Amino acid sequence: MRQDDEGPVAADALDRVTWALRRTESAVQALKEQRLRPLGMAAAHYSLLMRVHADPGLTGAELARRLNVTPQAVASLVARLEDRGQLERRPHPRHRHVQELHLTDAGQDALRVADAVVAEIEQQITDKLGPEDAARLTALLGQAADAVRET
Amino acid sequence: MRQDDEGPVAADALDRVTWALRRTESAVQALKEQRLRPLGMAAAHYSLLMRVHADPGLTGAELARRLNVTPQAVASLVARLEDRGQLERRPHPRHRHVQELHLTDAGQDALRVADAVVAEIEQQITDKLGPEDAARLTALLGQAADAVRET
DNA sequence: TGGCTACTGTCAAACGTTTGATACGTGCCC
DNA sequence: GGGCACGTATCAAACGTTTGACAGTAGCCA
Repeated sequence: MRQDDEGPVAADALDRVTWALRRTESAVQALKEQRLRPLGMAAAHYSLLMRVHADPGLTGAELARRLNVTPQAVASLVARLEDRGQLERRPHPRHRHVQELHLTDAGQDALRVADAVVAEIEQQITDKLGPEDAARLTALLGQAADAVRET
Repeated sequence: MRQDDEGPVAADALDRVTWALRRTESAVQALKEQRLRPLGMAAAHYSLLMRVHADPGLTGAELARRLNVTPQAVASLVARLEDRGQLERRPHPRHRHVQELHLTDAGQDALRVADAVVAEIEQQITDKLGPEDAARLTALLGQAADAVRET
């Protein structure tokens, strides 16, 4: 009988899906940061602006949930983006002290420029994999995310 | 002629591979943190221990490069793990003030317990996708990482 | 041998995020 | 209508990381 039955610290742990996921995401994020920095925009800013662009009128708390960060982190980013004139906080029609988030025209412009950079990275991956494998990768990632959330 | 020719902020930006990658990685990391916390170990600690387990004798700087973090972050984690008696810093045979990193027996045990949790999450994903799709996902992630690094 | 270069490790400070706690406004149920 | 629960927003403090700068050591070449 082997004595590692309880778990030999899996020698193939570095071949796992979760490990590959971590490495790839890390590489993509690093490249994104690197190319976004010259434009004066952090990756977190881009993600937030894109989210607000997709769902205008979001509240800070709701935005925090969708980005998987805390409301305080969102508030910090929003304050900065508002100072730059890229984001706007409007009073909510029903709730008085709730603020709706909307992109300004300047925010739209900044997002368009930043998105070109991200789209280029996306293209880089799509070129390497081909259209069908890229679509398959996206689908598989979606299934993996579902598997994790179904806990 | 449409005026968005320069880029309409891609309405399908949320269907991108990079976006799916971000969401999935975030979900996996969140679950990992959640299940590792009761064991008194952060995800960053697990990653570091697993790396040292795979390549014993690594230096802090080399470890930092492989984990995509700064040497200072590694030094901070190493100090804590050393205090817990899970990690050991031995003098490098050739370079005098260079420290080699090795797991202690206690470190091995802690890693084994933590790895069981991570392996369970891996299994959760593999069960959902099936063996062949899981392998395909890993392969596609590897190709995507290569595409990004080939810049 | 002397000096240059590259790599490693550590210190100090700034930044961003999380954690914890508090106050305000709304909607629901008794 | 009064009271309770939920969601939102904000403040203060602790934590972890990055950025920037510095000292020590080994390898290389003139």
